[in-house]
Amino acid sequence: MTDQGTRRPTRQRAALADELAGAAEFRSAQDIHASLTASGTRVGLATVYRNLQAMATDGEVDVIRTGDGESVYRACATAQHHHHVVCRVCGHTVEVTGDAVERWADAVAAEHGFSEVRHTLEIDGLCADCAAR
Amino acid sequence: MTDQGTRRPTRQRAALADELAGAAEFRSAQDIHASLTASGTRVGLATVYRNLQAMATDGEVDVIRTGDGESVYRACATAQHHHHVVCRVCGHTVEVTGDAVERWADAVAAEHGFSEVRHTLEIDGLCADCAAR
DNA sequence: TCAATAATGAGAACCGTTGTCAAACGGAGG
DNA sequence: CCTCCGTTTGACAACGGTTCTCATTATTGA
Repeated sequence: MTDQGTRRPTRQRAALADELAGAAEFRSAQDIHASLTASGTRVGLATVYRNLQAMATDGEVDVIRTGDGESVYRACATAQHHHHVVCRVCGHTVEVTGDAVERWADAVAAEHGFSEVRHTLEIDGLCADCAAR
Repeated sequence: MTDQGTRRPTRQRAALADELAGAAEFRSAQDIHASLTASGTRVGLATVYRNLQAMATDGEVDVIRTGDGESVYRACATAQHHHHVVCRVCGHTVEVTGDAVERWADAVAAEHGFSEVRHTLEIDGLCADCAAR
């Protein structure tokens, strides 16, 4: 399993984990900090950023960059490698896996002499609800 | 073909196009501005940003976001939809197309009720030269 | 309980990018 | 060729998300 290193449990980290557990969409650090503060939990913005990063490198949360360069976080359901389909309107997200794609990426890269290949793939569209207006 | 709208040809825009035509890797606006300045071409940074954006929306250049949220630009060889395999060390880039992936993305999204699907896919690794140190 | 050390918080600093607005420029008409 | 008008430019301020600083607070092992 993912190694948390020597991280100490703190009130702030717990609140952050709770907040993430309750949301199904990707949210920005600022957004999370705001709702934490709104719900009466005193936490510093820097702390939110720090913990979010730590959780991300430990694989506890997924991070993706929005079009305008903002990082958004989400507690992922599975620890295994997967991708996301995000609704452009409401943010509703579903996780998908596709071995075929992973293999294709590796193959096409290898074909051009590349090794140690990684990739990022994000899919977005209109979810059924939002498409129905 | 791509519509350039009512854009006027200017010395700055031409220099920018030249600079891009000469580079095979993705470069940041600041980087491009620096080398333009270094080579004696007086151009404002804001102008570089503005033109880069305009060229991007006109499909004249490709833009991707680096891991640290910086936008990097590159004159693309083909106007058609494609993806990139970028070397993490030297930035060497090759363009690849893969109908299978496009179809997979659309299919998996549709499967979950999504419509008007779009996607972003970037692949990175070590090119042959850099792998050989 | 105590000392050692990691985590926190408030605010400053950073840095890429965008906005502002007066001056310079390009082009169509005269 | 000259003028007028809308476009583009450039210097610099402003922005916004993220990171850094460092003194203070909390946690842990002894």
